Amino acid sequence: MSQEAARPPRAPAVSRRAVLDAATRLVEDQGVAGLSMRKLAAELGVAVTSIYWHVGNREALLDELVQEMVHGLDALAATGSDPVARVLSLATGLRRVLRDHPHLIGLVNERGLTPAMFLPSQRALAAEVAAAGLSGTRAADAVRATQYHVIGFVLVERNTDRSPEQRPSAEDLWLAEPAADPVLSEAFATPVDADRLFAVSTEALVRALLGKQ
Amino acid sequence: MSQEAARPPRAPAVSRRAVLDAATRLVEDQGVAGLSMRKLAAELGVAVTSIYWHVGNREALLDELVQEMVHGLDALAATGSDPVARVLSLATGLRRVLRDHPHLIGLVNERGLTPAMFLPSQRALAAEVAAAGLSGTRAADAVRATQYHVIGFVLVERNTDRSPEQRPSAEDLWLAEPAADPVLSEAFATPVDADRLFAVSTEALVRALLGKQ
DNA sequence: ACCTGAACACCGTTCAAGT
DNA sequence: ACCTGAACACCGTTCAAGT
Repeated sequence: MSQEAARPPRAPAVSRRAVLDAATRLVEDQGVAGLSMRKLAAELGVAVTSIYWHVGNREALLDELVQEMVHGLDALAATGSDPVARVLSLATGLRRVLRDHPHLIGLVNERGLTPAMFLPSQRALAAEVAAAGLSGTRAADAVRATQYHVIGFVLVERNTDRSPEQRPSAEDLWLAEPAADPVLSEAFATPVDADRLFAVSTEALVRALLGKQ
Repeated sequence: MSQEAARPPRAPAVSRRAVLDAATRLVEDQGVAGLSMRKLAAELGVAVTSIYWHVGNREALLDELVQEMVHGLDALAATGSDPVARVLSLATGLRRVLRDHPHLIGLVNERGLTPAMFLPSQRALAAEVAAAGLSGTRAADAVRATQYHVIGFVLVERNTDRSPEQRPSAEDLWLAEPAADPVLSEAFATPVDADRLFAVSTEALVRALLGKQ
């Protein structure tokens, strides 16, 4: 009663925005497993439970991070004159985007946002495939096959990157027991050049799907 | 002193084998994240610390599990008469093996065992590619491209499977905003038939890599 | 509206002590 | 040789209480 004057609202210790930014930094530095509510609180100089007031819980926080990352992705634009070159430019662009956000693929898939995330590139690919003269199921297959190929390639690549040392490397194994063709053994004893392999395999796939040469 | 007679060794409460078997069951049922040392101990009716005596720690336990799984994989054998068919049979077999052991890919990659795991299929593929007339870098590229394609496809597939619901499905998104070609929109509004997509894309890729038609 | 500490139910791991 | 409980340093989350 009486002197219940409107207290001036004290400046909040943290904001939802600050939590999201700190979380993004943690994920980029230490991966998703490195994001803990307690580390987050310590980083922000606040009690753990404050985080919960702003973002609900860890799962909701990750949901929000993924949404922001997906919306922050640059749109892909095809370049080149013929359909094969244009589809390849989209594939290369998609690979670059995925590689630039290494935590994203896993997070997106766990959250069931894959269709939403890949719809823009799907539309762009669909336009090029249609321009190449395909339609209906044939066109949808070509688009999806290209997407699966690119996304899958990056997943394999990423796993290979993150692997610690590769105890017996493929090189060692081929040198220990060579194939009949020594040239082939030597080729396998050379480490994978991911950029070249991506270019070779994607071009082969896309040409075949579009029925060019 | 004195009566220090050789105590008859009491039957151990658990064995290394029993720990490994229980751990395998836990991983198959609940995934890698579901494998906890305490659950394991509870399941075996023993103190947590006994587990440590037998297998060292969680990481070493997972190492051992992966080794066993990799060695337990069936060897792939090519079937069919022409090179394309034989390579495709290997690709299909590899996909089947990977799908049958859904936890394996991730575990293997984290442990740096990818080369060792995929060497057998790499050798089998190399033999077929050589029979098709390729050699050197060209042959190695064809083999690796096929492996990346298959492994990547399974990773994408697996992620799609594990996803909860896919909030706005690709079907919804295409129906909400159709493409210029209504037949194409309808094709995209149909859920992916993974078996067919794998067959179509892998055949296109392999034919192109082998230079057949 | 926003922050706090206490508490609960989980983790992996180490260690000294038992038999 | 094998098992034990106590202890430590971590988790995510809930809740009642403060201002």
